[in-house]
Amino acid sequence: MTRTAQQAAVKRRTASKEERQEQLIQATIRSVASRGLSDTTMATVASEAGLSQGIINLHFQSKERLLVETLKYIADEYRHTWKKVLSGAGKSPAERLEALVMVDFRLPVCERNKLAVWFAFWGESKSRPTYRQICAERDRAYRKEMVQVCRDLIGQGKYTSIDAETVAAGLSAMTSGLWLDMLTNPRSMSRRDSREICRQFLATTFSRHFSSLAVAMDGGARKAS
Amino acid sequence: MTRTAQQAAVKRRTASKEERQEQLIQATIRSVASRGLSDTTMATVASEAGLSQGIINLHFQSKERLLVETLKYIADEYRHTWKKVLSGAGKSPAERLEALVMVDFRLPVCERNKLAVWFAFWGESKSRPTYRQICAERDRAYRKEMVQVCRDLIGQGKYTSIDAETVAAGLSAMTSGLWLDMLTNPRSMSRRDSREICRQFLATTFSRHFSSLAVAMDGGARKAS
DNA sequence: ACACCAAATGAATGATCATTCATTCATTGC
DNA sequence: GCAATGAATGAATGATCATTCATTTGGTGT
Repeated sequence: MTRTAQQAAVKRRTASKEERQEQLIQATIRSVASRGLSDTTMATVASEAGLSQGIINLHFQSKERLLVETLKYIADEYRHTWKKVLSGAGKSPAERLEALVMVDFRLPVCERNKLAVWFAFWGESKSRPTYRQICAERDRAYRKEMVQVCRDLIGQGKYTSIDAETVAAGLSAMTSGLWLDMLTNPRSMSRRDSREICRQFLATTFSRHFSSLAVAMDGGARKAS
Repeated sequence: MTRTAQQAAVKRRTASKEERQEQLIQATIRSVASRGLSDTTMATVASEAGLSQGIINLHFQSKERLLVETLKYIADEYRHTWKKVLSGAGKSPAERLEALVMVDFRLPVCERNKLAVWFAFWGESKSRPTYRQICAERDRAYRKEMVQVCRDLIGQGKYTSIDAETVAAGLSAMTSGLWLDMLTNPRSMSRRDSREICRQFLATTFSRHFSSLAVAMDGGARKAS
């Protein structure tokens, strides 16, 4: 529940404004994940946070602002995670590309609750320019980095008949799609499976940089754990 | 709007029960696409259909049933489309695989309104077993077919170090991810682009069956049309 | 023409929800 | 200790919404 860790500091009025806002955002993530966006109310969020009815309007003025801040929160978390991972990765394009892709399957980025929140907002994004913009911004930055790394790798490995834009688009589409599988069918798609599927893509596309000897998946239908 | 086509037959009380139900489902798709699931009300759907308030309860008993029937409707459309395409496709595994993949980027399956509806339901699926089950069923059948076709192709082409389950999982994840791009950023991802990205995947994975000479994408940033 | 009936209507109802705000409460500076 | 401050509460309010049902409407069979 993650709550115990905060509980002490958060107890009553000792929490700073920012701590309280983060507490409410975490409660929103839990509520959206467990009830869906359309059954998430001010009451469910407040109760999830262990606070009172009026608290959200006090800190966020409106429900809509709370939701937008929640989306920004997970978008920022995503951005910070891949930037940090990338800065800690090696110098070779291959290492950097693999690190960048694997970010999508690490905690806390791909906790199932977070996936549920992403999809909840994507599901409303066609009719909500604000949501769409935040999502688009996240993608733009990530994609730009990935295209650059792919370009380096293609140059280094002299891969012909491969275009960096196309590979990056395909790869990042694949990771989003694997998120969907993990969300809707967690029994048949794990983070480990997802990583393996992406590695296979890398091995096939950049055969001189990635070995396909990686731990083979256990083939047939996986049993429910 | 699609409405003009039906308008004549649908005018007042001449429509059969099934026609009226389909009319309401179409109205639901439009409402969910243009307002999102959380702003779709009985009133918006009825008004979109040009009918009165009470009409939905008359035909579907409840809002929840209307939504479930709407999801089943697009899931059925999807299933029927790929089955029909597959039955019209050639006999070679390569032809069949390409046909199967390209289904995802054909109308009416990938109209933007339909994509919005899929994502709206996926967004709620973690908290709604009914939705999740309908979606899982759709995937299961499609994936099973794709795995079989991949298996045939791998056998025929003697591709080593490729596993049918892995390729199928990656490929179908990629198509879902491209749907997301088309939904959230239609300016930078078209159906044509998507097809090209998938063909590139096929060409790289099954190099002895798919040529990568296909129309190259025009590289850099595409302008908004 | 007439009567009958199912389809459709839309006003009424009650439930749910976001938001407000007067009050309570804990902390901080003196 | 004692205000003063502002964070937090929760009951009250008004708006929105799904659902109901008495009434109307139009098509069908006679």
